[in-house]
Amino acid sequence: MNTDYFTIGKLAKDTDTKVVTIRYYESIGLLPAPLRTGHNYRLYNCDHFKRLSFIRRCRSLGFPLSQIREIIALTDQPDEDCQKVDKIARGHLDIIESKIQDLTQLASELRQKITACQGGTIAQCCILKNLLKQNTTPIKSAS
Amino acid sequence: MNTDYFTIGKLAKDTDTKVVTIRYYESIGLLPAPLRTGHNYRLYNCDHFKRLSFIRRCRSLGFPLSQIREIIALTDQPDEDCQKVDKIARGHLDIIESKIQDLTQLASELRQKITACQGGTIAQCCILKNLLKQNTTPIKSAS
DNA sequence: ATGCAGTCTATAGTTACTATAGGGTCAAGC
DNA sequence: GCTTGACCCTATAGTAACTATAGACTGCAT
Ligand SMILES: [Zn+2]
Ligand SMILES: [Zn+2]
Ligand SMILES: [Zn+2]
Ligand SMILES: [Zn+2]
Repeated sequence: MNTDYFTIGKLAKDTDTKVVTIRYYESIGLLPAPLRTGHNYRLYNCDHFKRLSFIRRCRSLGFPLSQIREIIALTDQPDEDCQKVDKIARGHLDIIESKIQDLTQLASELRQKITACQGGTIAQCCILKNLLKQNTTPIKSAS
Repeated sequence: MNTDYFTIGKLAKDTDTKVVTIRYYESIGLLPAPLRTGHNYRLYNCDHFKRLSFIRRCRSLGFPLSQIREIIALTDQPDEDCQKVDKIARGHLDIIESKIQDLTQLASELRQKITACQGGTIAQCCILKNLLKQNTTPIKSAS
């Protein structure tokens, strides 16, 4: 219903996106190029706003641009089975979950090292000692 | 005690690092340039091995190279207070922990969207609908 | 008329690597 | 002596998703 046009600055504000990022999305073909004014200013409409909002919402959920691109392409086939969309989402969730596991592991290792250190000189620092202690000699290869 | 020299391939194997990565570390000044053979092959010694092992261990804990560089620089001042080291480690832990929080939040949002979808066409897909539903019109600015 | 915010293009920088091209070297087997 | 394959060398470009900078133009308010 809204047929108004607006500049890149307004679009940026309304979608909480930097101006340069919007131009970047256009340059990689993720956001369609808008009309231009007589003085070459970009003029966006509501569809651009919707598209960019969608992109940003996906990005805020951590989807990479490549997958966002795929999802957008899928919306051009509205009668297809939505399993493809769901699969992308589930795959992404798997990645997030395994990242959480990795980071949790890291955090506990690091926390352990940190709490071990009660201060002193750098030469005595338990964190450094701990980081340095293993594998101090290369394996002599049999060959 | 070990005064042997070895090639980049052996160093790579023993530290589980790719050859190109070792050269990269040298190029950015993180790993000292080793001696060369008459035919320009890099010849590493035990110190290189220790240094690279340390770098890789820090990397595997998620420390960025910039911080690893700082930590290494600090080891040149063994009589300083180790608080600087500890601070870097604690700052890094904070970042990891906040990443875990963010990702946990993301995962739960995404899980919610995914479980909402019971299949159907793409036009009906609950995940997409959910991703599209908010903010479908730009805010009319007062100005 | 002047100033400042907004817009334009093009290019380079960021992080931590990875990949490729195009070449030289070394050791083993025939 | 020659080939084959694994290893080494440099230099350059590509990756993800932007961010920063330079140099120039526009639009609007005072
Ligand atoms: Zn300490
Ligand atoms: Zn300590
Ligand atoms: Zn679905
Ligand atoms: Zn659905």
